[in-house]
Amino acid sequence: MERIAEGEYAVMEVLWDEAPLTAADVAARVPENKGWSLATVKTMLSRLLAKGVLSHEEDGRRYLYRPAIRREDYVAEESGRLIDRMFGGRVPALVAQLAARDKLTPADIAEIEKLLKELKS
Amino acid sequence: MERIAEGEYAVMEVLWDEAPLTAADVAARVPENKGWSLATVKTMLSRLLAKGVLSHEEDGRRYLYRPAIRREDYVAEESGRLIDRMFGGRVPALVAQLAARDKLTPADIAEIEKLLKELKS
DNA sequence: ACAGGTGAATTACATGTGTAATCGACAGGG
DNA sequence: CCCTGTCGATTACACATGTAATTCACCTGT
Repeated sequence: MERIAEGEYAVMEVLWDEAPLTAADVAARVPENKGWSLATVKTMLSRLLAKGVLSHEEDGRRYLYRPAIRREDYVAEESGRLIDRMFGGRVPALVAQLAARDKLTPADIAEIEKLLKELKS
Repeated sequence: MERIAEGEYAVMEVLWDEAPLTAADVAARVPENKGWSLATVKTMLSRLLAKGVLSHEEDGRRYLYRPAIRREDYVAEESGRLIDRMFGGRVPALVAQLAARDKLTPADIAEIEKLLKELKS
């Protein structure tokens, strides 16, 4: 699966949330804090098409875009990549990291424990 | 803190593991599967210096390079960034992801549970 | 004293990315 | 039927990155 750049990822998020959409619709839904023009969004859509992570169907003179890969798959790949690079592939090392940095609230801890307990059953 | 590119990160890893080192030493320690020439490694060292994540001291005609940022800090920042982007900042969502993908061995689960239990005390 | 090796600095060049502007086709309103 | 707005496609351009080669200075052995 092709890598998706950070900016492009924001476009994918829009389409994972709702699809199919026209280029204009995507632009309207991209977080405003990006400050992208419609032209910029169109460039990203083209590049994502070229990467094969989007598909489009014609709708008259326009295209309707939709994701060609599943969000979970992409997210799994990216997080796996990070865990491999930074934690030698060891998930517990990541969790230890987060713990050491106080990134885990008591609620997080409870939730994770619940998840793990269910996993074992 | 400046972003570090993936290739550059491999150089940082070498220096986090052992420092200070000369450029030649770094090149010798970079994983061979990268297939980098000495020149390439020197380019990376310069860029990392420019980014302020390395420092160097003169040793006669050569430089000795050493990290100027701590590995934990960088790793924390990068993993935080990924968790924010892909999981809305929710660590349990990440763990759920890993679980759904069978990325957690029973040993991992046990280890994480132990970590969490200690956290609560 | 000079040649060759070695160091950093400078330059190179293709590709990816962020961020558009412009172009040419076409459709719909007057 | 023509103007104007809207589409996607093409082009633009600067900066980052991967991957070096080249240059210039200096040290060391003959």
